[in-house]
Amino acid sequence: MLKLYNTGTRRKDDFQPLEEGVVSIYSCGPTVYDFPHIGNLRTFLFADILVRHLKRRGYTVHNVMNITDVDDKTIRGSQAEGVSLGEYTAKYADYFLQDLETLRIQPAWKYPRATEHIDQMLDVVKQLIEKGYAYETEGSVYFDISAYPDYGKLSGIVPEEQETREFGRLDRDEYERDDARDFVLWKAAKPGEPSWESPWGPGRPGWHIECTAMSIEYLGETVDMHLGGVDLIFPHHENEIAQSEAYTGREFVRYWVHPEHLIVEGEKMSKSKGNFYTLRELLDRGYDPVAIRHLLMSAHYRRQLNFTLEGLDQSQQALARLWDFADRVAEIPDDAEGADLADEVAAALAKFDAELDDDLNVPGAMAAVFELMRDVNPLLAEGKISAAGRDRVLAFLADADTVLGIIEHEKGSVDAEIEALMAEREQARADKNWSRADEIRDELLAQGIVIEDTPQGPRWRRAE
RNA sequence: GGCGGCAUAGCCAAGUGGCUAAGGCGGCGGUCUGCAAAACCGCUAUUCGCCGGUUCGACUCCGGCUGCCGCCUCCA
Repeated sequence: MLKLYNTGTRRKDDFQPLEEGVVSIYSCGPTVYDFPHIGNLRTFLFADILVRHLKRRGYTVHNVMNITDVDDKTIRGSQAEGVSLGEYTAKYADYFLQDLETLRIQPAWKYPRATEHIDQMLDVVKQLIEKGYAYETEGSVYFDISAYPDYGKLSGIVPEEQETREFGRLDRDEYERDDARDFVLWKAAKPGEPSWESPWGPGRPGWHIECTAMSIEYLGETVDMHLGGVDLIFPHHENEIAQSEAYTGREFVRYWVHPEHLIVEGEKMSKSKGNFYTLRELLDRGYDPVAIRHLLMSAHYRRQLNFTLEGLDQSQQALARLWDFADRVAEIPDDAEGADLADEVAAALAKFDAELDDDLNVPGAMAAVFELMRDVNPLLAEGKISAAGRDRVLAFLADADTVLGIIEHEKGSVDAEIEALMAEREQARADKNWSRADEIRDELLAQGIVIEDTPQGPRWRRAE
């Protein structure tokens, strides 16, 4: 049984889907106006882990992630580049999906775009007006917070008009609202902006309405889980609840799940501080995408994660050891005799499952894998593991990796020339011709191949 | 000003009202090796920001303090 921290109840709740065996998940996706940064990617990676865990538990998962392709930033960006909004957002949506693939994030069930669901949004807005929850002013439509008494139930934030005015953070002059706290459902077009026809004249959707419309369109009026970074709790998710529940009269989301942000070198990531990383930049610096995945999942999702370059090196090292372990286990021959490792693997599996079921404790689950490695290693070093034990360990690693996605790796192969050099070196060693053996080793190293002599013969691996 | 979170070894990071405070990286020592490398083994927090309180017992609960961070601006 999965226990999941629910922002809606502020505690860990047992998870039970509405429909037996099927889990519906809506994740707030990116606004496609730039390359995703690693902070964005952490959130999306968490969604991936959650979905993978549910699938491994036997659920059918319908996970939808929206792509916001119309807002101030996308409009500004497309105008700056002198291309159409559609052309501009298509490009960044592609970059986004590529980055997900690079990080081994499994594709969502659907990636709906806001601009492809204008009609559904207009329907919601129209009905909200009919039901008395929204009003039109000068071509824009606003949600009337005073008509929805539950406003603030998710975040605990109910803005006082007095306060917001004092802080001057709500721009009252930009649009005419009855109350500064009311939020926009439909924005009247400004000159030169992309717009769609509506009963209130040309305009474009407000930010929050797309999630309501698309969540209901693909997942129904009530969804099991709704994900998004903590910054979205207020106002985005609060507004989604208000407009959705006012529209349907039903509970919108059963479990609200909010991954924390990451910080970089102990500080908030920002372009001015120069600690703003994208996946591409890190790859250009030579880091392995799997190491980045590992680092991004190395802290519990509800804790801020401190992303550092040193941490990336640490992840790279940890993975190298894990991969080497998996390779050495796989090399155990079929006729090997010894331990079958049934108890060790069972213990690891039990811990792995328990940790993930406890609010997706990925660091704990990874520890289970490393603990098994420590149990198995001494036997492995002495060649005391049976073929059955080998298969059991490999099966566990493969099973664990359906959630973690960090163990599978390319072993690669070497060409005939290198094979020949290795054979020649073995002969030299047999002849105790150490200088020739070392010469060959240096030669191979120059080609990026590290030779390791083991009791079972020489092994090779690629140098970092 | 309002709401919320976090402070655990050199670094990253789990965790619990009392049984040895996970795991990773790094470091040190050792085994193996022709020498290496890798691997393996051992050691590496008598202590969990500080001060009080509750309790038979707190790192774990409560209060205060200090520090850091987030939201209250269409930021994941």
